[in-house]
Amino acid sequence: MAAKYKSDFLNVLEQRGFIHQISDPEGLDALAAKETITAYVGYDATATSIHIGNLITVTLLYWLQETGHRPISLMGGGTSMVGDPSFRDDQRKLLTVEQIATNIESIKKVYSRILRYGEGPTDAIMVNNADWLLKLNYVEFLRDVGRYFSVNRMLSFDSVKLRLDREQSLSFLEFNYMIMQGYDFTELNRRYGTVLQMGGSDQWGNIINGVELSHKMGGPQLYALTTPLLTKSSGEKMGKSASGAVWLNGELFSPYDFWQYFRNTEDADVVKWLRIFTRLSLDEIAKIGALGGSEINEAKKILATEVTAIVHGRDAAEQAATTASATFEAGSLDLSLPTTEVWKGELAAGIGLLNALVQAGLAGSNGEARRHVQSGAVRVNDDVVSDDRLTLGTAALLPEGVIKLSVGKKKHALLKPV
RNA sequence: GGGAGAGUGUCCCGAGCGGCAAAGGGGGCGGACUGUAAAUCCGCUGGCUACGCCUUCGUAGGUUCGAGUCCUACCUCUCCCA
Repeated sequence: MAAKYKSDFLNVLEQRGFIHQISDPEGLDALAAKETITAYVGYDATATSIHIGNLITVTLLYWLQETGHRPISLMGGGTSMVGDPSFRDDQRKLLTVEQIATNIESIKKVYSRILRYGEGPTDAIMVNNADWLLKLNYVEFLRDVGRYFSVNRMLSFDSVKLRLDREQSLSFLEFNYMIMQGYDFTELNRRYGTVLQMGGSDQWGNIINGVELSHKMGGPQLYALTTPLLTKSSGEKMGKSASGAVWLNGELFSPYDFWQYFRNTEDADVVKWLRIFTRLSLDEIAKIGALGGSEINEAKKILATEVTAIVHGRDAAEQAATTASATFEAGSLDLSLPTTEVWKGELAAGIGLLNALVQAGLAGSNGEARRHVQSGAVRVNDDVVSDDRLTLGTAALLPEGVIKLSVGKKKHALLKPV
């Protein structure tokens, strides 16, 4: 592939499909080719984990580091007190300081798996914008920073258009979010010489605000880079699964489910995802992508295993692959399927099938479980059952000492007496 | 402060003469077909100890045999006037 840029950094991003917009491509390219730059991505602390959408930008930081630059992962401890209104049609719930702190602790773990933190020139650093935002003095801040923001212009951003068009309230609190994010950028420049902020395409307006603020305050030239919004070829947004968001935290979303999520990638997206989410070389990806027809399933397995390895570790990835292979291909029992423990006395007395399905997390309520049974989706030990009043007793135990429950072709769980 | 409108099934959009568990979409889930894909077709999409019972239409009261629907107050939002 012909190199479009002078810097390794931008070339890698370009070739792997990470670039949506860059504020000044030539300027940034020249800088990155010449010296070690510091760039950052900001992350919300509104949940206990980050999700797949965030994984792209963490990967962005990974490639930044790989190509000889210094990444900063910014925790939004201060901005999460306000809540980003971008492209949202309602106000976020306000979080308490404690919740935010807990979330940050939980989120941190994921990053250290992907980025190399330390003190060296290209070691990643983690910062929390609460460190400077919470100390700000209101009037002082308005005079120093607020004066450079035009309300007319802020109202023209696409990110708030949704709210304004729907005639829904955009509180002053939220309106300040973009000012704070803009200020973050200049503050990170002052503290660490950060010259580049990256993020999803929805962050473009917010990032540009920082670039402009730096100008107006007489600061250095800053740059913005955004990644495309991830959508599946069929048009859906990526990152949602049956059970909600695809979290990177294994307690919220198991490695097995994570692997399955990527295993079920649509054909048309396989190569795109390989480039963005894995670290395989472009040559390897080209080879894998040449697989056609049902062989593309092999490509999906590689994709699933590689991404799972990055997020959950190689062992967990191999385990998930093995479990999947046994369950789906060999049709055999694999004891690493998600397992729910039941008290053996309870089993001896007999557990209702519907109840068991709910306990195993395969149905949200008895009613839903009943409907699944009635539509012929439920199997016990791989045999379809049609009686929703069936009772499971010790007789249903397989030689391995568990009962296998399935809803549909893809959802399996084990019931294990203890 | 004055005036006009809006809030519906806790995923979203959106109908709703006083008899409503509430039309119709989207999304999601399940089935068929496949390759754990897409597209297509079919079914399901409040809860329960289930021929019955319970909880739902911004909140709290009221009228009525009966209220999402009528009345009152309140909350939130939007627009116009001051």
